[in-house]
Amino acid sequence: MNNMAQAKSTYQFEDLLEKHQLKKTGARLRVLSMMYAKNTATSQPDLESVLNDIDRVTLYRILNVFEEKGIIHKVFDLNGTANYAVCSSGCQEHHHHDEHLHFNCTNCKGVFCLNEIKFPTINLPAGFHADGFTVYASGLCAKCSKMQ
Amino acid sequence: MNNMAQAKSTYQFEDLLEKHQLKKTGARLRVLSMMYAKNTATSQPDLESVLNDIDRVTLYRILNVFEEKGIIHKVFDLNGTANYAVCSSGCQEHHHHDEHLHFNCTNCKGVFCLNEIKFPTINLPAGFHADGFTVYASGLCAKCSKMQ
DNA sequence: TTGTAAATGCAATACTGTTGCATTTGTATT
DNA sequence: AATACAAATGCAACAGTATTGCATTTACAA
Repeated sequence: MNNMAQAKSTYQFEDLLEKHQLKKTGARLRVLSMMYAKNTATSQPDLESVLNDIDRVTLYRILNVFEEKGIIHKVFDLNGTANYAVCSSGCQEHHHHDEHLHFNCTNCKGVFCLNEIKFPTINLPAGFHADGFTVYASGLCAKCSKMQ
Repeated sequence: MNNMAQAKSTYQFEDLLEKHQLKKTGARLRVLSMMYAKNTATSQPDLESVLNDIDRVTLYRILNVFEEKGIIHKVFDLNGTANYAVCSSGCQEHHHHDEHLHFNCTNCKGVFCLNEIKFPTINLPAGFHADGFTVYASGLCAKCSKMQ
């Protein structure tokens, strides 16, 4: 959950791209370093404003290919805005293990991926077959709770 | 969960609007009858294509006011598309009890609100305070499971 | 160093959602 | 039933989000 646990050097980002047969371009390295530096998911608007010299279309394509490769996952917040977060090590190509809890802070709008939370299996009505669960919680994050 | 349980006549829709101090207009009655006729949430594009003679802006405003009044609730599917569903009787104005399970069928794209599913309380990390939970499951619905 | 496929940037387009304003409509009141 | 007024609708315009095609540039393997 903390930044240090995910901190990576440029070399490690390059390795990551190589591992997924992706060319090491400046734009991709910057997207990776921005997302790894945070412990929350990054919204599409945030990505765009910080990486504003990267073409918007390029950004979409980078995010899409990262998602396909299982490097990041997309999560919609409670307003339907796309947010992107680095996948935990359990994620694999085309099959994300994003069955963790997504916490939406109603104050700072942060989206936290709480990987450590395990939630129990949920029984579905007859006939329904689930291949994945995602739990969204909304409320105040640790930081915003203190300030209230 | 079945249609009959929610089936209503035009008179009942009129009562519903009156109860919430909303004028009984043709557009509103048609939106209500469309949503009550289904056992899945209705996507924004579906609403628009079926009710194509109602202005798009009017539709947004109707959906917004219905949501504010607690008549319907909005749920984003796993693609970030807005879907609308009739609230269960537990919903109240400005305070939805939409803590039920939303099931996304990956085949028919249907969004099912499984009100009868109760999921256990989930413990959050220290400092986080949740005021609401939503659980999304994706997979095959009962109908699509049979066809595979 | 060079050739080539991949990646990027740009233009154009479609979809989603919002705001302001003029017109129409529902309904409470006389 | 007629009227008066607020609410609801339709239209135009606009902003944000996402996709596609194509020309150019870049990464990297030979």
